[in-house]
Amino acid sequence: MAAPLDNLPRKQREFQQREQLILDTAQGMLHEHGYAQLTMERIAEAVEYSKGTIYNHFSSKEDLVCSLCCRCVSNLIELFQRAYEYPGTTRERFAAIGIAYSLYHQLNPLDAQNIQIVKTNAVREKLSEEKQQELGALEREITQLCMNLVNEAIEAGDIARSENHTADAIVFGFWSMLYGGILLAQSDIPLEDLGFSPVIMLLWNNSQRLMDAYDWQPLSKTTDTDALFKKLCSALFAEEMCKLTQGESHHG
Amino acid sequence: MAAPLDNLPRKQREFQQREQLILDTAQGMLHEHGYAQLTMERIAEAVEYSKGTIYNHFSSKEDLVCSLCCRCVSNLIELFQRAYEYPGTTRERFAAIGIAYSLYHQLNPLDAQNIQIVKTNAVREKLSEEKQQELGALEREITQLCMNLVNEAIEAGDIARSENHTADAIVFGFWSMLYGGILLAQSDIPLEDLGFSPVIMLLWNNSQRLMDAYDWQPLSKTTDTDALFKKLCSALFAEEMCKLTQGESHHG
DNA sequence: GACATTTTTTGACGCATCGTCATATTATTG
DNA sequence: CAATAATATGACGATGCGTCAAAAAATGTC
Repeated sequence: MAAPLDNLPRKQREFQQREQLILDTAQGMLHEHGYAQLTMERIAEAVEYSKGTIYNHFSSKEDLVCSLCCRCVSNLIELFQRAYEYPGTTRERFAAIGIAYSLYHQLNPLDAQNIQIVKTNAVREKLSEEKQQELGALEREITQLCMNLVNEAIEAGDIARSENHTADAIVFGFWSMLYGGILLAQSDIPLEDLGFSPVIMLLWNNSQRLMDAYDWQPLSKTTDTDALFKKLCSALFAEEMCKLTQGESHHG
Repeated sequence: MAAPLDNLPRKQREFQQREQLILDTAQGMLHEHGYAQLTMERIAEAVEYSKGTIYNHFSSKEDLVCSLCCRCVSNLIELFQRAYEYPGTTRERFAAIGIAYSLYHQLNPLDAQNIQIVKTNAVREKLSEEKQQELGALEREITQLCMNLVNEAIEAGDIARSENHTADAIVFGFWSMLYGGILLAQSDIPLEDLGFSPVIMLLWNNSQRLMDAYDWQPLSKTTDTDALFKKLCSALFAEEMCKLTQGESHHG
């Protein structure tokens, strides 16, 4: 994703490097102290440039936060791509996308908050046309990736053709379930008060159910879904799973 | 829900009335001009009181917006209650809750944005302990209502008992699907670019599928779900449906 | 190396908004 | 009607965004 910043005039290279420095710093501050504490002044101080220089890179605070959001979506796309390219059935590959999604948010819960902030109208309103385009392009890219896979499945006959089984309806169904699940788990209704099982497995189970409901072959009856989950995780996301279990041991 | 404000000392009655006035005004301004344009100064001006008086009612801007959010959730609870009390099968009643949810958000899309803003950490951080409690209580109330119905269904044997079929997992599944669907439809990934069918029907279909996946009797095979949708709508939400179609004719 | 020109950086400033609090206003009571 | 309590007010301090003229640094020319 990152542009090939070698071979560029030195000036531009420095510019890009500084941009990354600013973003890294801002992300760190955001994660550590929250959105309310994130000010342009403080960022400038932290990177040892002045406020004016920051505004040289980002036309507003919102634009800066949106840039962070773009990086998050890019990371997510990278994971999705990996799932997409898995050599298995369309159902396995789509399931893997679901894992990628859960996993990313489990690993980077603070990024999810970040994304949520940018989705807020109060912030969107203030974005520059450019940043809006940039984010929009990424959102379209990631949606398209899912759509492509579902269309593949329909064309291959893995999903029965039906008027209700359009690719967009199906993607909408899964996406909303995962998205809602993540948000719900994060900050919403206090389900964890009720002794809740790990969100990632809940979402996996519900996804499998929904796939069955769409008659997406091969059905879960004929599959050991627990084994499939483990197989996909270790084949595609070994590194991420590792980080996840490490992270948990810190909390426990 | 609203306290019986007759029979109270005149002073307190006036206080409560003014509080409602402020909230109504703020909601209007929020809907009309967006969150960014909503300032305490402007609210004060609009209600013809001073800023200090507003702060007499709400300890911060965030608290005020959260109060709006509480009213929204209360309204939603009222709709849910209606669905809960419908004299039908547990499945029908739960389906009706789903309709209530979609319908509310379809009718009050701006309320949904409002709720979203309050869910943002940037805002939550600044809420007073009291308001957090107040919102939390409402959220628990509405969750509990759903849980109760699902538990009823499990006890009545409408949902097969299984280790994966705990009430919280089931509520989580539906809630996340609906919640995610609403948010997605609202401001998110540009699915509507792809020629999208009405969200409310998508969610209805997906909910029915998910219920089938949980083996929630009577299954959709044995039911005319389109007819059921219409029946529930006219029995419970005639008034709301009316508003909805009116609203649409304005846009068309 | 000295000077001119372009580019980049800087931080003081203007502006908007939040939330406070001493003062002014209104209501209540003896 | 005066004394006292309750309430409303808006000027004020603080914070943070975004701008821009001036300073500093980099680049180019002789």
